[in-house]
Amino acid sequence: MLNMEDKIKIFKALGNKTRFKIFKNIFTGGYACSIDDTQPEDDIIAQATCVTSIAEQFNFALPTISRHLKEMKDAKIIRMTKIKNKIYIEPNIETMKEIAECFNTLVKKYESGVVYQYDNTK
Amino acid sequence: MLNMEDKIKIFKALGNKTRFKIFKNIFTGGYACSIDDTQPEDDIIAQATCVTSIAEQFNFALPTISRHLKEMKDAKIIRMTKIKNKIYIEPNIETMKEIAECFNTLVKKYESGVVYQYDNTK
DNA sequence: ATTCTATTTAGCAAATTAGCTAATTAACTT
DNA sequence: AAGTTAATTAGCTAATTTGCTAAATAGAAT
Repeated sequence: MLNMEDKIKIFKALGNKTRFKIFKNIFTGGYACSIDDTQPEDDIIAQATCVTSIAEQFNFALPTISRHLKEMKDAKIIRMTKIKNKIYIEPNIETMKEIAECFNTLVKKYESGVVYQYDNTK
Repeated sequence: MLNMEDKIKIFKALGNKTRFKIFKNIFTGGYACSIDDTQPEDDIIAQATCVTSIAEQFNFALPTISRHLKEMKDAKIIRMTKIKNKIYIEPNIETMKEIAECFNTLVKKYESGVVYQYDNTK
């Protein structure tokens, strides 16, 4: 369960253009990066990419992207798994589910008419 | 429809403790603030509050809260309506619906198995 | 017309963030 | 064990953010 601090961290992580683009790319899958380049059909992690291949998509130095990824990992919106000497990056779907649930609950509350909204068109 | 810049603005607005708390209070309804104090049953806007009453909940100066609210309004997560000389603040549910939809789509995409997730437990 | 209430704007200081390069660490390959 | 590849850490600067107080504006009430 995400507490307030967790949620703030998530929104902060997504509230920056560079990180949002990284997030978008990781989640919409702009990459293909296998564990074993000689056998790409084996053990491929769709979406999951290494730091370098993500950095290549941006006009920023590698350490800059590395720091952004660390922040996203700390916010639990991505997971980073070291395999051999590469780090594979993938979406953290559990967190996304929780965030989705938060907004759904919020909307549902208003849909159910619990709260009256002011009509500022009149 | 929210474009990328819109979404980043929304997440930035929510990625700060003070603003998140304001948001939380506005959305979960910690206030009751009528247009006409002598007739609270008439024209009451549930949830909607004025800047001062929100500021009272925080240990920050009024202009600080005012600036935070402006940022939240610019991000379209709240609406501010001037009535007489007070400004009433209320959640912007349309935006919340759109954000909820974004996360739902994201989650659905993964639920439907379009993307394989790496099992880092093995 | 003056005063009061509600809010914003301006201008400032401190803290944080986001970028960089250079150096370091970790792990594989030869 | 030396070299190569992948990524992080350290230390720096510039830009942005977040707070403040004082002053200004807008509207209502006296």
